[in-house]
Amino acid sequence: MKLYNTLNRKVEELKTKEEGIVRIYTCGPTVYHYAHIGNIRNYIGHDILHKTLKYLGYKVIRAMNITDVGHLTSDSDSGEDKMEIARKREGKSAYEIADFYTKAFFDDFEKVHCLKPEFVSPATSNVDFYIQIIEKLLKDGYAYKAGGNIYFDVSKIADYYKLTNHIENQMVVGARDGVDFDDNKRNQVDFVLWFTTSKFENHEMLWDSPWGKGYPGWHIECTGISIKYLGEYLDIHGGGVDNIFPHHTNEIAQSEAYLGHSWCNLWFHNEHLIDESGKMSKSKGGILRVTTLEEKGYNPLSFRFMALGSHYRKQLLFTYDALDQSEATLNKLYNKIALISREGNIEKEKFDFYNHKFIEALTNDLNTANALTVLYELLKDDSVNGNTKVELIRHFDQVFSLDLLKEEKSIDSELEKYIYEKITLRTEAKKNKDFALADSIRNELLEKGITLIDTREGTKFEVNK
RNA sequence: GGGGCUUUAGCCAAGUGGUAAGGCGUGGGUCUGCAACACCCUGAUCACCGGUUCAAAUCCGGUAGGCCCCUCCA
Repeated sequence: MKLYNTLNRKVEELKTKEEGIVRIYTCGPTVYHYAHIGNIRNYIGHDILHKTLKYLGYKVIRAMNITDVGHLTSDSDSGEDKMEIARKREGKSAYEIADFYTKAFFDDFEKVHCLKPEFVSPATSNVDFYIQIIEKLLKDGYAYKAGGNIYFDVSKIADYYKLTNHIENQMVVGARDGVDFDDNKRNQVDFVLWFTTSKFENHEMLWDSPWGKGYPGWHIECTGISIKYLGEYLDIHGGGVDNIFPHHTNEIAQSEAYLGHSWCNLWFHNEHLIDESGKMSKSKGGILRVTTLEEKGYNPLSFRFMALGSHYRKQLLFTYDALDQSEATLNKLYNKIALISREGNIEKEKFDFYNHKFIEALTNDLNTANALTVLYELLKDDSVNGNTKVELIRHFDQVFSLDLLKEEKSIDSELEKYIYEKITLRTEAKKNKDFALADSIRNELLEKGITLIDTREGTKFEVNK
């Protein structure tokens, strides 16, 4: 399995700490609002990674956080907390908000057939452990207390910028609006591990700590959850490219300082989905969800298909034109697959040949576009019998997860019998040139969600979603 | 100001030194009671300029455009 590693900017062979087991950490959603389709694209990328590794026979153990503690817009005393903003906006408690959007997230997540990681943990459920980590960092001199907060001292880490190649003295403090100079910091690149006594009125989420009532900084949760569920060594850690700095950079610093050894070998980053105005973002408003697409009449899997047609490390421009095209292509694919006649014994050599090509595409840094091309080649290949094709498609779909064999969804035998009776009646009507009757039968079935397809070998049917 | 990614036909997109996969769409055709489906045919000297090489979309340098990051973000 070859994957691009942000640490050295090369595609390299995946090496796992433990033979046959891959431990993956996925940076999860922030649940102060809905996840947009750009967020979801990122999770589709992780899902393909997860399923490809499983397909190759690895045991995959994956963990993901749910960020239900609001991140501040700034490390200094100004700035607002996202969770608090949502609270005010919606008049609910912070916990209710987190709960609501967590459910909405997984709703969308599952609509595009993403597999839930083995461990999903809300940031707020591990605060004791973060405190434990921070205490050790303080004790070992990696952290300091100032102005009521606990900061991580970046100068203690020799290769702090190894993930980004940033040059410290060329960096701009407050490059972004709402980020201010914080004079509690020894160095402006230091980051907060723990905030004490809320700066905001009625801050709801507070925990006791040795430094007073407060709440964790936003980098510590991933370190804590990862170590808690996946242990001291991580094989792959991933997220969106925007997390490379500062989030992942800070995670490496605090994790390795805490553990006393190197932590994660491979950093996996997904590029953004963009629209005509640039990166999709929650703060811009007008959040486009998978559910929104569904309400507009799209199959959510068309969005997944669109993501698979591109590469996870390439920006993808979202337009409704592109989505329409994806949906049309996917429907064509469904049709072609539905028309495969179930004949012959599985031909092992052919199976292995195509399976090998499929694996070759995916193990080459998850080249899903080429993996799809293998599927097209297979469909066109007349030398492969129907059952072999179907068996291969069933295998491919373990990774694609596009419901490629949706007609195999069991329909009860009574319904099947009924459909065949209707087809026989219609064939008879067509023979007698009673096309009005034939059409009415076709429409009757269509209303029940059954589409008839006339082929040279006779009439077949398909159960619509 | 600094760091990084990116630019292939109308659209999506593969390609990592040997002479441009695949898909969608378009146009034409086969099939068909009709429709849909399916099937066949149909398109680019790879942003631009220069260099290295017998050979470059692929390597090097430069120019231009797009995007991300520099403590909210997938």
